[in-house]
Amino acid sequence: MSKKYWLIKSEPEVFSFKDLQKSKGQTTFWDGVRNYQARNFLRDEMKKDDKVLFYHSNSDLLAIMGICEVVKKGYPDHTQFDPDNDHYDPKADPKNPTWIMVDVKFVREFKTPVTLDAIKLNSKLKNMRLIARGNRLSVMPVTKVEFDEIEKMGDSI
DNA sequence: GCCAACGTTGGC
DNA sequence: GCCAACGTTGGC
Repeated sequence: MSKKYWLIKSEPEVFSFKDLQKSKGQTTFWDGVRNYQARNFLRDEMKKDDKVLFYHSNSDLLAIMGICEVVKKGYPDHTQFDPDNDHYDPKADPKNPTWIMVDVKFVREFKTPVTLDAIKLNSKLKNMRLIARGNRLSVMPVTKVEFDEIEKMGDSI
């Protein structure tokens, strides 16, 4: 099974890349995904050791901040069953959970965040789903070529 | 199964 | 705060 590459979005006001770095074991469970397409990626395709780009959305700095990795593959997102949680889903069935999460671990922060503008300007990245029209997926696949290019951009000063 | 209404995402 | 894009819901 070959390794896959991903991009996940987070609003830094809610959970930033720094928050991940400061988390216990630099690891967190990626809860709250409530979109079926994204859920399918989490459930069916994300595997341990897959590499993940961490993108800040809805913020002053729209950029990929660094890299993390999957340390636990998809398992039920417990927040779907918690009425006090913002992501509570009254229709979710504990015997057949609708929503899935993975655990991700901080790997490293880029020297230079790779901004949305820089991505749009790089012709090698023109097919990224991140910049596709109307894209709203919070979890999306990235090709190895795109991942390597982003990494190169992030490591340049 | 269609589609209008509504809610959410996320860049600007 | 605005609004375009898109997903979901629910009446029919």
